[in-house]
Amino acid sequence: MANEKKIDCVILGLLSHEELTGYEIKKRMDTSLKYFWSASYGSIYPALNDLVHRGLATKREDTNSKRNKLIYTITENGRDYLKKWLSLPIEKDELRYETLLKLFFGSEKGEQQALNHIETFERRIKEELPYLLHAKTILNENINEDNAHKYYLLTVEFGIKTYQTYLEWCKEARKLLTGE
Amino acid sequence: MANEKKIDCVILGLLSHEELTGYEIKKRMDTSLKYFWSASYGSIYPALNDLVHRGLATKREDTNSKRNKLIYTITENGRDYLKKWLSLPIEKDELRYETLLKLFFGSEKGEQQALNHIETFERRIKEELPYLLHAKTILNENINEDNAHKYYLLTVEFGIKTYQTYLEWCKEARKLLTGE
DNA sequence: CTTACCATGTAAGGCGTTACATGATTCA
DNA sequence: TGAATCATGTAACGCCTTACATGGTAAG
Repeated sequence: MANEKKIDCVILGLLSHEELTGYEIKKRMDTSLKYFWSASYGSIYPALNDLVHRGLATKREDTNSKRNKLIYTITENGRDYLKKWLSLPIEKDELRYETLLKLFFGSEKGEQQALNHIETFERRIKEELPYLLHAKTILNENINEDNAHKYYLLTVEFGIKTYQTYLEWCKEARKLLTGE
Repeated sequence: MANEKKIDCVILGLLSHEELTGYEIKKRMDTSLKYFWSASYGSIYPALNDLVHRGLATKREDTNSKRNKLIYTITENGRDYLKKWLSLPIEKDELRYETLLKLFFGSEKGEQQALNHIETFERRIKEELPYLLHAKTILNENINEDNAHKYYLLTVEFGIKTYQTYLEWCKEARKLLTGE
């Protein structure tokens, strides 16, 4: 019963709120979750079929839509499975910061190269931050409408705080490199 | 020439400062690099042999030691390869925060579960932070001895700042959950 | 003398991405 | 009518971890 695959848990987590198609699941990943998790179609669609085979979700065709939509619904077993996973202690948080890796070895190529990488990093963070701030506003406006909003806000707040810290670090890093 | 494997680049990066054995490389990963990168023996040893076959490193036995050490040295080609990789734009920084994933879906199990996960997260960060602070002290003391220290400091500073922010977030998160 | 650590490696398997393949629908 | 987006999936392949396998040395 152990060894829960993360992709299964993410999908069940999303399905625990609402019925979704594979395509919609991917969209949720690319917007709400992308700050701390990601997945591709190549892992989502096979996982969905697998969940159905294991009785953790059901699949049905959407008869209302003109499109060939396949709508997935979580089952009671699926909900139990999700809850069990949520109760297990967190194993590990994994980071793979290519930016920090290149900076760590930065002395080999020198200051200008490092400054370039910091700038790229800064630009990307500055591009993303507004979306997080917007999400915070929206969630605060509807915080009492849905109990889940409180939990979403937790992760958004995490993103905002860390992103702001990243931006501060960028300034300091530049100082340190150019000789404060 | 493209598609540089990260494991090769990390190893070459470490070898660019000093000759190392596979075992020592693993140790560097588990101390200096573990805050933003990781690798296992199962990827390190095969990668080392591969680097030798490609002429990016050389291997020799350590005759001074009583142990069966195999010492790896970066070649000029290896150094060029590393420099080239360092010059390429950063593709992506990847995070997989199991903690945030479980919090995002936290409403399914409720407040107490979420608080537990936050506490575990906080404890781990508090355990790690002293090592980063210590590293900063050491690096600042010897900042002029080695040009590379400045670059190491950059990444240590990143770690310290983000870890401190994580701890602040933990407080806020608790408030938000227990109803500030 | 035994525990902890040094030291190197392989094999199996898991997990995931990328690229491909296909086609419908909506909107300008 | 053409581009963008909706929508589902597979196949090949890459990369990595886990677990296994083996043995030497240092220190108490």
